[in-house]
Amino acid sequence: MENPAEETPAQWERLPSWLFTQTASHAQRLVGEAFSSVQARGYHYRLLRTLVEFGPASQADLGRRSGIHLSDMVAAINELADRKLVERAPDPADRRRNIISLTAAGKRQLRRLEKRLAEAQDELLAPLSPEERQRLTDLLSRLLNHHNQRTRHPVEPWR
Amino acid sequence: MENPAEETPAQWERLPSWLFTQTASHAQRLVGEAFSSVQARGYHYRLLRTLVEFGPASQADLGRRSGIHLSDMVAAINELADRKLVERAPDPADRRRNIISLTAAGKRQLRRLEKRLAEAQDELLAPLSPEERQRLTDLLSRLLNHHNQRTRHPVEPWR
DNA sequence: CTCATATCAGGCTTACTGACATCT
DNA sequence: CAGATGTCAGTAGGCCTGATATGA
Repeated sequence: MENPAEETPAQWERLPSWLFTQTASHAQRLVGEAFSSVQARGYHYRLLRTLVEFGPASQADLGRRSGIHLSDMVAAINELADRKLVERAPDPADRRRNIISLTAAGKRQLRRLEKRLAEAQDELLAPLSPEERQRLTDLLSRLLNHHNQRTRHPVEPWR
Repeated sequence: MENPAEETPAQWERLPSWLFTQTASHAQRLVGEAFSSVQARGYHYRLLRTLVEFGPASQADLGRRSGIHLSDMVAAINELADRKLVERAPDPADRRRNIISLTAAGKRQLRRLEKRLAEAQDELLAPLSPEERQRLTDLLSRLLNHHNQRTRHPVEPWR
């Protein structure tokens, strides 16, 4: 056969879980391209955004606020610090800590990232009307809240 | 501060792309758990399913039909063959090829997988009514078709 | 002592890139 | 020769596990 890939849509392509992971992979592709067009990735955006919202913080606090695992902070902060987008300074009050703060260049980079990000959202939802976009994000938010609740507090019983 | 992670929902949590990737990660978690409860993963399901739908085939054809990259086929087929869920036999008509076929144990495994998979779909969509599930999958399907078309034939020009 | 912080080395999955020998 | 096939090694992003040294 010439091209087996196009014979029949496989059965699993109708599964909700498949629709979720596939649309998510398009989302990741679009956002990833947006970020890498300015030499960044998701962690960088989240860190810069968190710094602008909450101000300077230790790596540990920054990680918790941005949902990034502590063991991944070192590399991500290194990447940002190498390009002078953030500054790493020892905390005089607690010598274990590094205080991370945003530079002017970091703020500019964040503005670029948010511009690209907004464009990517639009491209992602292109085929949907404003009402449809709203309905879709509502449904997804509800689903997300539901599952986040049961995974964040798995079986926290009586206390 | 006690727990910086719960201070404020970060701004990016409202982005559609975030909703997509996060709900997808719950989907992957649920489906992944369903599969690993019978020592399988996504590739195994897709391969078994493709074999049952189309019958025995070479690794290359099988890969195209199941959307699995050729270079990932070797490992996946090895894993299935080690557990006697598929058989790998040389093709007498073309000595480059291996013909992969399903065993009885493979069929049983597929039935188990599809049962678990159906349960996972239900858990994934648990908070939604049947009508809402329908609307959600419709919207996702439209989005997916849209983006699949522009990535499958990126800029295929005149010919 | 226990806990928090920062670091480092490694794992996982899905998907991809490139190299290669073999055969058609 | 070009092209297909199977194999192997390696990359990526996000998330995770564990071990460690240091300091509160």
